[in-house]
Amino acid sequence: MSGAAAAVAGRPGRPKSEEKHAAILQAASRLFLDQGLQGTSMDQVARAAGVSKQTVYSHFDGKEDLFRRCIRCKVESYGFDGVSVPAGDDARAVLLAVAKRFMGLIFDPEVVAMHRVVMAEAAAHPRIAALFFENGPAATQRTAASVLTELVRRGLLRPHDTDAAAWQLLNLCFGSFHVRLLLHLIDSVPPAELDAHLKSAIADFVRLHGEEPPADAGSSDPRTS
Amino acid sequence: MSGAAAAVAGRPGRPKSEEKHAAILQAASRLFLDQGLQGTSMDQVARAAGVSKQTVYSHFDGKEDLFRRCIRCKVESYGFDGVSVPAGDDARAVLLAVAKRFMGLIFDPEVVAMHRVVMAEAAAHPRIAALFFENGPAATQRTAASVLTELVRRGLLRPHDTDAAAWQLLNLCFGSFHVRLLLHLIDSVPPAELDAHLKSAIADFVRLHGEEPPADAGSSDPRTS
DNA sequence: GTCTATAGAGCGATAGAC
DNA sequence: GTCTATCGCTCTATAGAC
Repeated sequence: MSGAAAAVAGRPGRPKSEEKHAAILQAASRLFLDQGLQGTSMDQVARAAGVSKQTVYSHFDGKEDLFRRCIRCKVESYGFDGVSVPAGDDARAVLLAVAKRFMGLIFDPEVVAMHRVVMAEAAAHPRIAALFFENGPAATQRTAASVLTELVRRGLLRPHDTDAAAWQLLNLCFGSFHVRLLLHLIDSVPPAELDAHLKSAIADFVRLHGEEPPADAGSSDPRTS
Repeated sequence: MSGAAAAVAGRPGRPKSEEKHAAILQAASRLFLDQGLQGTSMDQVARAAGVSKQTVYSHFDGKEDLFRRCIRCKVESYGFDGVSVPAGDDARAVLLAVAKRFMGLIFDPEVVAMHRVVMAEAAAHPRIAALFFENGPAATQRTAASVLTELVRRGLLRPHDTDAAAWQLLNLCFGSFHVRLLLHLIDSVPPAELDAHLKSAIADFVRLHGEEPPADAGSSDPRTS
């Protein structure tokens, strides 16, 4: 405990505070995501982190600095970038697996809360909004586009515009879930409901951009897979 | 409601408050939409409306009441409900006209700002969030669904689930514009860009739900533009 | 380095003069 | 009904004891 086990080597500055630094960051992140920037006071942060207010100010330059570092930390912790593309020659199966992973991230309560908070502070903190967009929605879109490119390589898809198709894929997967989550009308998406919707959305997407003409006779009950 | 209704001309006495009521509502709406609920003070509202703070409190029960009435007033002023369905037997043309009207509303800076503010306060004011959803996104979806129903009646479309297709249509029209507007990364959508995107989105939608069988499309590629 | 105590400013809401 | 002046309260940020 007293030892600076987590201290960075060659950093003689403060060998004692690393764990309090993390505690403050974690407590502040939760409070900011729950109550917003203006709805959270530094007293609350200090109390929730189990330290005094002055300790908070010794670790961070102020409320905005703390907020910015919280968002940056959270954004970088999520795995929006990079997703393993499953093998196989079934475009629907591959896209469904990828879509489930994407929506699992985007519909995660913490990510939804961050979306909400960043939007609320976007006018006052445009750099944070840009940071969130680049590492969040834009990173998701880039990853989706890379998945589509891989499926093109396998000869399973033929989209005219890969980037546009990636946005379209994500939007098709949103349904009415995202807006209702953002407005706090629902707290989570029922897995069965999400599953059914994603199957339908993926089927539509493949019908639009698939290489092969739809061979299935029964047009649409996707629960048969 | 004491003397508000008596503000009609021809009534002597003291019917002086109706225009100040409106001035407060208008000034507060603008401030709330620009800065959020917590970012706006009652002093700012009073100063912007050209009245004293006590006058604000004599017209409204408090800050939250003022906020609620601002949102309600704005929400009801927008024409999310009801849209005239153009005549004709071209599903693309009808849907494009309708989509332009929808996106013109949803992408309007004031509506985007309201979206942002309501999301930010959704946790603390769930009734406001529900009100906004019902008169905003849900009303838009219902109207879209009624348009689709009309097109089904004309034999131009055959969606399996009209409600789901309505959400899908709106999501297809969003592209990446909505999230970028909400995050303040762009202030408006270039009309030419929006036009091109909507044409593509509508074409895709009709390809998914159009009456014409996609199996016969082998001879004539439906991808025209 | 961390705590308690406090300064200085701004907030929502109210009281009393006219 | 409207204005000026003010009350408590909470906020961010800081100063001094250990």
